[in-house]
Amino acid sequence: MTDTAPRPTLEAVAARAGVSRATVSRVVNGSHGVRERLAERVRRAVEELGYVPNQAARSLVTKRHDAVAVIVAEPETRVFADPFFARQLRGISKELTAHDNQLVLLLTEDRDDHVRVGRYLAGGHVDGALVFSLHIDDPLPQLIQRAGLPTVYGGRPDWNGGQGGVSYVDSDNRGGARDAVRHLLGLGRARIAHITGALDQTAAVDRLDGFRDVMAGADPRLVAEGDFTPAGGERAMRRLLDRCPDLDAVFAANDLMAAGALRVLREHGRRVPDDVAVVGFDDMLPIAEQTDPPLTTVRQDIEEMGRLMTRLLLRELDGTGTPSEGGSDGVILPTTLVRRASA
Amino acid sequence: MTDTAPRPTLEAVAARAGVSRATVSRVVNGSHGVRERLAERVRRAVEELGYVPNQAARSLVTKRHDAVAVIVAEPETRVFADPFFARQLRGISKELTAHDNQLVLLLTEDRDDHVRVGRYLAGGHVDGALVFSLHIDDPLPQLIQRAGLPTVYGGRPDWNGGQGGVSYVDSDNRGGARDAVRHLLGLGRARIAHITGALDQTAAVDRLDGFRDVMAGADPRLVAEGDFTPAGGERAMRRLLDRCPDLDAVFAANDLMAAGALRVLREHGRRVPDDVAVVGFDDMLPIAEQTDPPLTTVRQDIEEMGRLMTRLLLRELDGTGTPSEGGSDGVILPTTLVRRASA
DNA sequence: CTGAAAGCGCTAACAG
DNA sequence: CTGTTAGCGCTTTCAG
Repeated sequence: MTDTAPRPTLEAVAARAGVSRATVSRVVNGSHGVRERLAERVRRAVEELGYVPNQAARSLVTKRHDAVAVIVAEPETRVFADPFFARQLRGISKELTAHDNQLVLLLTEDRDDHVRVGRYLAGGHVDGALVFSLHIDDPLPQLIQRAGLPTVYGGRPDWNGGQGGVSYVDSDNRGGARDAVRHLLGLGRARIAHITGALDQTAAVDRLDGFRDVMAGADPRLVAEGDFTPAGGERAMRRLLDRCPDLDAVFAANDLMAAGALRVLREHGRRVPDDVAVVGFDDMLPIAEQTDPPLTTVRQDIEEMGRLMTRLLLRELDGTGTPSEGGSDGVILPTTLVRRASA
Repeated sequence: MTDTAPRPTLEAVAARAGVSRATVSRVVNGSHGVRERLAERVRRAVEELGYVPNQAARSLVTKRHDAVAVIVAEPETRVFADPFFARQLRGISKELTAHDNQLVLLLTEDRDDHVRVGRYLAGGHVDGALVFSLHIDDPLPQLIQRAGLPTVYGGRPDWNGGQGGVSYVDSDNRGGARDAVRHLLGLGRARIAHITGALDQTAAVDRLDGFRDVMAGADPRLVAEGDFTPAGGERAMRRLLDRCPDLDAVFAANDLMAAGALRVLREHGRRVPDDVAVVGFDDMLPIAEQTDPPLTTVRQDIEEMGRLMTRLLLRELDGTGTPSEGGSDGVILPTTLVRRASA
């Protein structure tokens, strides 16, 4: 066992610098009002001893932990099939690091996990939480709200959180969808189909709404329900081809499904984009650039989403932000259409 | 601000149950030797008050944190382009959760981050560390070793850690590479090329060694250095085609590069697998299944790798394991060849 | 501006 | 088996 050499304490530093613990504490915490001479002496002692504050002791009195929980609720493997997750984490991590906060990762798969997570949050180990991939009717938000922990959601939740509303950050799914469909329209396509995502997620619903905004009154058979997986995309595409052989474009609610659609289209001898133009959503790089042809798709700035969520939460923790003073607490990030060969 | 109702303390529970704090502590920590009658009373009080132990206070005295740092050293975006990372995390998370430990995630991108991480580890916030994606000459291991923290590496490090060696978990990169090449040989291919990974990572070196084990004395021009990225794969494939137009198979050190190679091959009018058979490595699902044709590749059980690392570390923390008693502390996980259409 | 003193909530001897 | 008693290392009034 690697013996942890007993780390120096405040006491030790104080002794070495010839001052009191209080003074060392002040210097270490960057508090003003310590004569420069002394401060300097303390800093040197800290340096020489390699002193690092004991976070547990500090938390015990300050009740702050400088740690934030990141909760990813993903029963399915979707998160694990795409780099999304990693991107968001990276954004969060950067921002957290910049503010000297730690990232405690909580991955949940089933209801049991929810209970565990609820307990953890109630246990006051972290100052706040960042939550992702919620599905409609997920019990987690309730648990969190009960724990009374400041929280920011990634993706618009399906409930408004009552009183002050919930804070969240989301991409402009609806607007992005509109752009995608309009692009198809601009290409002269008329029979535009849509493969939806899993409709128990608001992102899927919003994208569908965007599609409808532009295609109001379109043939309802042009909409097929998918589930965000490639297989689901294939199935939906088959159904679509079956019902409307004359379709000339399809907008899939994500790239994974668009890739599946591409395969089915090829299988049926339809050329892309000549016969059928295809647009995806997400701009999931390893997929979108790798398909044949490469995918035209709607890009969202995932990393920025993570950063923004974090900034919002941190501000709330500082007491600086408006945690929930009337009005919506949602922030919507813009999307951009990325043109490649498929449409 | 959500007011955190002052959480009940041990003291409160003790009062309510009419016992001493020590007794409550014993019950809460599952220690034996408390008469069932009392224990029951304590449990009820805990329940009624919704008591949750204050981890900070506990850590302060036990010097345990029940938290493990997971460090991902990834200056490049590679990790973020594939689901690898998520898979490992999931394995780790599951195992950690099962043992009531928390996962503190530390993402690093540059040298500055290393310093920060070093300080964090030295700060004694976590009981151990799990480290990934090390590149040769990374300064991190030194910092960690200096912090004297029990650590398990993901992927064979390039140095042996001195005395007792380092504990690590890795896939059988060399064996997997051998299998891939033998498979190609079995297909009757003779001019087999290899696109290596970034040779500053042991995985790339080991895969190259595996290739050489089987193709000893092969034309050295059949080996082209890549870097694990699709673009690198394309470049390497072009070079290969240029130098050895007669090649009839290629083994790429990962699927991303294999996908790149596939594109170049198609571009040059070579049919896969008829003219050139292609094998990848990793079985990175969204890629391997999506390419045209789908990729034959070497699969590694990423999630299990994560679990195993965690188990190893936890055992070491329990004092149960042999942290470093002579001999190698590496565990190698088997790989399996997954046959698809490309070879 | 600096020091002394009082805990934060919990565990771990040590008595009883 | 159970209670008493010390602290763990740090921040924070409160005097000086």
